[in-house]
Amino acid sequence: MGPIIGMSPDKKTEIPGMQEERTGLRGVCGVGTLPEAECASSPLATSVDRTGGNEDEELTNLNWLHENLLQNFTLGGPEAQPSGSPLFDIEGDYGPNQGPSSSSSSSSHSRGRERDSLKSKPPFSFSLLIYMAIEQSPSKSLPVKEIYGWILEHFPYFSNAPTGWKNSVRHNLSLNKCFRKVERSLGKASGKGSLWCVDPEYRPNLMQALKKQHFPAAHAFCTPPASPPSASSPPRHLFLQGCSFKESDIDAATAMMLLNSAPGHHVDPCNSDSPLDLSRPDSVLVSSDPKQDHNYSSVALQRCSSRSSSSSLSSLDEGGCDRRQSRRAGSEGFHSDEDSDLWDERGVHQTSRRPLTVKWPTSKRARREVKPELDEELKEAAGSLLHLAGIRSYMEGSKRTVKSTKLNRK
DNA sequence: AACTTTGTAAACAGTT
DNA sequence: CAACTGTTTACAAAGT
Repeated sequence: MGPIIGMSPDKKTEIPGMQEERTGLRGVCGVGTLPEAECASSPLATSVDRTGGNEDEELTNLNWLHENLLQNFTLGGPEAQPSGSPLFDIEGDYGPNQGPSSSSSSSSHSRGRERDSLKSKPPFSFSLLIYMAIEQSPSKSLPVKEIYGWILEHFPYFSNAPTGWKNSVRHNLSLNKCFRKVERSLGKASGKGSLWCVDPEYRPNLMQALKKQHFPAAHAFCTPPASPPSASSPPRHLFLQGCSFKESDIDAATAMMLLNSAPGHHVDPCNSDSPLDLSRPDSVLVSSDPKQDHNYSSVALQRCSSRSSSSSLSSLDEGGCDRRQSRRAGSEGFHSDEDSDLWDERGVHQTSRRPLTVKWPTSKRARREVKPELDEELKEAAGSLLHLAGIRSYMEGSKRTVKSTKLNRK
């Protein structure tokens, strides 16, 4: 995220009453008949204390991850356990009533940092914020207003920011090919605007972007889980490269975010009939080509994105979205070398209102070369989440691999 | 240095 | 009519 200039607290903060029940694993992604988005955000107990503190010094600090996003994830959900579940079991950091790092540092200092972090700008691009918001919604689709709400709820920084960020959100939604507009269901009294969802084809890339934007900061002090989850003692919290997830909060989106982060694994939450199809190791892989660090897209952007010709069409534009043609190619569109492959392998354009079902690119070649350590960590984390989601079979092999890897490390 | 990505601002049209 | 939504253009900053 670039610098935010002129972000003086001023305007109203329109936080709509958007409380939502996190409804677990299934997302409804029927295109064109999307239900009214149940709500973007969970009633998180994000206590916002916006007094004092440095603004941006911890943008990439782990504190931010802990105290803003991750804690929100952890605390989120109506079934969030009030006690007895330390936030960072694995790391042994702190419990919910103790405040961060009570064991190692003074609580006042931690509180101060928390205040700071709450005021800090999230180290996520708007694309990722939107992505997270949408992914955390039960229906995997949200109207912009609820995207606002989710962001506000999880990133209190924006509650004091002028409304320009909303413009940025809309701008991103509109221009970013990762996001697709779907009509609200006709029968329902519709509010303004449409629902927005994540294009499944771009999800892996978004997840990688999230991972890359999210984990590096956490990587400094994170460690892989001490041991793979077992049926006898499943971890109540997962610590994935600095991320703590409470068991009760893990939903399909989260699991799939992580699962998809694992190389070779892609699960599309929108395929509600088979939300976790783990039998497709040949699914979308995300390139780790350094050149693609900022390129989220996976499909058909390459061909359309000559920056000079801002009106060139992407396949999405042509087939899937009611996007206007003249996107600013190269800016919000995300590019990938895989695009042409996927396109060629499919050989067809997605027709209008491409259903949000799994489309398994029949990739023949490995699209990703991953550092073995990261690979194993991701697999392990994904396995943990899936284990908690009641899905275990697939990751057994991964767990074995992890075990052997750890033994080797020792 | 050129290019890309991202954020921001603004204008505008359409919708509610 | 105001507010909201969605699109587009333009520009700047930072990163690659």
